[in-house]
Amino acid sequence: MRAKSLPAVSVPTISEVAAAAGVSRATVSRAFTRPGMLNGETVARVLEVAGRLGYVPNQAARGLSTGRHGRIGLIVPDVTNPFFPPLIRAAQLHAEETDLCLFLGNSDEDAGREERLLARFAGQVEGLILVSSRLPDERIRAHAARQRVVLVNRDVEGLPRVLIDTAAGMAAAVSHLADLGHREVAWIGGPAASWSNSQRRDAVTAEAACRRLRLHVAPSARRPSFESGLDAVPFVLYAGATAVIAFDDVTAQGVMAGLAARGVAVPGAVSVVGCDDVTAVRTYPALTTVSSRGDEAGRIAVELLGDRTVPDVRRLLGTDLVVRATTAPPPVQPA
Amino acid sequence: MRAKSLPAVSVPTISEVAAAAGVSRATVSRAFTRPGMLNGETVARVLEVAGRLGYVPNQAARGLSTGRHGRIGLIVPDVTNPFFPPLIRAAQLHAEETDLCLFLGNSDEDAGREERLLARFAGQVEGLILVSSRLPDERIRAHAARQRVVLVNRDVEGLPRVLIDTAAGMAAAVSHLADLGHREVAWIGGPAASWSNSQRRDAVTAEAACRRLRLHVAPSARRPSFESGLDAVPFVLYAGATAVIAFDDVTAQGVMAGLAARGVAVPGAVSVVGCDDVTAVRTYPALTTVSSRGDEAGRIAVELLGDRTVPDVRRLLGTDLVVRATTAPPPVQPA
DNA sequence: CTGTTAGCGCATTCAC
DNA sequence: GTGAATGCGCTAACAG
Repeated sequence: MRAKSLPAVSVPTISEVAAAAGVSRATVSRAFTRPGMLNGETVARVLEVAGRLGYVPNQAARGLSTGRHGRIGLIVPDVTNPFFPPLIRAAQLHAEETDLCLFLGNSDEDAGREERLLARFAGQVEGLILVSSRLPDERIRAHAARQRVVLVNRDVEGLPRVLIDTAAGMAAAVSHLADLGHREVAWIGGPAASWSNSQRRDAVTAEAACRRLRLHVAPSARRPSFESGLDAVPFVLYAGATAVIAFDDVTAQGVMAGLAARGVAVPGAVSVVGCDDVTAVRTYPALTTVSSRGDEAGRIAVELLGDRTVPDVRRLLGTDLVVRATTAPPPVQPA
Repeated sequence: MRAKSLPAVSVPTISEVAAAAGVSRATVSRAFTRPGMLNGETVARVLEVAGRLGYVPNQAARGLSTGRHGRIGLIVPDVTNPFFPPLIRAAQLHAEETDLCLFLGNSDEDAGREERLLARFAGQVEGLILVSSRLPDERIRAHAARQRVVLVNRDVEGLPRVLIDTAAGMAAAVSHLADLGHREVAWIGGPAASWSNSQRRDAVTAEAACRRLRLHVAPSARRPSFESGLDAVPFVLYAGATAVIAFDDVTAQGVMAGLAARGVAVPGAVSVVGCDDVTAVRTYPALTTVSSRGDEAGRIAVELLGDRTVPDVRRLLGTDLVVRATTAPPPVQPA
């Protein structure tokens, strides 16, 4: 065969450039990879000819020879969940600075699909970033045994991972509500398989107990969404909670909309707290939330992927409570 | 050299599998690419050995030989703009179905950065999808001359492109407002270099003239954002507009927040219309907007990229007005 | 059905 | 400082 099945456009190879420039292929190669090794004039001439011909080194071929091609993969559960885009953006930007190309995978919150993406990327990438993976620990370990894997928001011992520690922020949120005088607080959780969810739930539960608040735990939804927040509103009202803490901002927005639709004032009658600070400034009233630093996590993950010297790091990113306009004292101050 | 600079993990090659299975390398290759060509038992045995060794075909090498590697690139101005994630998600999902791997690029609304991404992807991909490109036509043409390019929301003659025709929806929005009795309408635009923006602006202008509405055009912002909507509110109020049409939903959200902060009721005092329908259902009141079908555009773009037979298609995706709760008659009905 | 041979485009030893 | 030869891992002709 040889012929590209469907040559989009004739792409010159190193040989053609060499011929046109009157040098050997090795010289062309060096002009690109180690110009210092060549006569300045030669380099200039080769580069000129290459530019004129529109020559671009074939990364695949180069990679075959060097063993590195600079491609990495990033898999997220759902690109359309506003938590991920800032992380993706930061990862892509930093990848570019490091001369890396970034494959994006969307698992759609589905473990099977995540496995398939992993399989597709295998042998295509030098490393993989798994964000909020829905896979069981053993599967993650299995994949990590075959290739460099960095985890985000997933705490598997022995693997490099960057964790956004929302526990502190969530605890602060509970504390903030307690200070405001709330005694009845509702918790609207996220996906059960999520590390973030269990971490947040535990923090909220612990702090609530500590501050002697009554915590009403809403039945957990399969995936965090505006709808799951909306659906939880009857539960909140029925429970008589004067404040609700939601798994994330999107869920919190749903709660706010549901409350507004029923004429329940926020924060007059019910206070609302979100998490992630991705959509919070855009709501009205502006949502009190927990900062989340997804962008930082994305950047660090790419960094970690490149640094093979550290096999097992556990980077914890702290978070803070960002008080805005959806939290206030409850309607009737308890004794 | 040969040795991978930093062997993540020893990856077996086709030769090792062949040796272990007691067959030739070609047989191993066939077991993966054209199993029907081989004896069933042989295939089973090879696959078994391969699986045990953890063999994964090296795509780079395969691509070098076949001339196709199945990598495509997708460049967007800003992943964090909620219009793009659904498009990206659909593109990724469809790419996966077609056995393609998708590189993601984020130009950050910057032409220079977009050029750099293009350069990086060159020679790495079989085709490129440029979404809402910020590049001048001639640059796009130049790139299209070197590799297969599909455009989304950019109308360059001679290139395959899929366009979300929001003009119809925007015109319908103006008409809807006119029917409601509005006479003074404000338009808050988006980025000047954007095809979508000029298209929407023209549609709004034309329909406003047709329905004899006074159109107040706000000074255009560099990029569409919550802030640009927020900032436009004084202009809207000063102009005495009873309705505003924003470039997109995010901008509209900013307008709604700015209005709410000033105690101006929506839609009681001022009606608001957005565009894209990406964040609109999540607002309160739910935003009247123009549907946008970004997901469809993403899927079609990947399709078009694969179908090299059609060099110049112009797929127009229609849009509709989605009336929700932010539009109502103006406070005082004009004569 | 399966093994043999050759070459994809490039980076890299060696020689010169 | 530069050219010739070799092999990266794989697939596709061509035999058998």
